[in-house]
Amino acid sequence: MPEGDYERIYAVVRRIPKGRVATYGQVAELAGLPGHARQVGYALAAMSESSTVPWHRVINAQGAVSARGPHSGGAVTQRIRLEHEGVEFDARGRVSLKEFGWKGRANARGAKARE
DNA sequence: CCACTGACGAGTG
DNA sequence: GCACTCGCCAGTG
Repeated sequence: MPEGDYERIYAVVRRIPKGRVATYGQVAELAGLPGHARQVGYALAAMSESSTVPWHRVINAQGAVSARGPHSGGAVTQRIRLEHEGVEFDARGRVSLKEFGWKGRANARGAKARE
C-alpha cells in the first residue's frame, strides 16, 4: 500500500506527550524525512478525522495552528483540544514553543522535563 | 511532461 | 517580531 511512509509520520505524532506540541519539521525529522515538513502536513491532512492520531498536537514552526480552509473550524477544534490538555495560547492564537515545545525544552514553568 | 496548489521551513531585511 | 523570497515534495488537471 502506498501509505507506508505515512504510517511513519503517524507513529511519530502518536508518541507526542500530552500537554506538548511538535512542529512539522520536528515530526518530519523524527519520521526520517528531514526537510520534508510539507509532506508531513500533507499526510496529516490526508488522514481521516476518526484516526486515533493526536494531529492537534502538530503545529508549524511559528507556534501557530494552520487552518485547513474548507473544514468546519478545524483550527478552532485544534486550539480547544490543546487548551484542554494544558497548552496555553496567546492573544494571537500562538503557543510558546519555549515552554510547550516537544524535546523537553527548558520548561520555564518549573515542571520537570520528561521524555 | 508541465503548471499550479498546498496543515511548511529557513534565510534575509 | 513581521513580511517577502526561495526551496522541498506530492497530488491533480
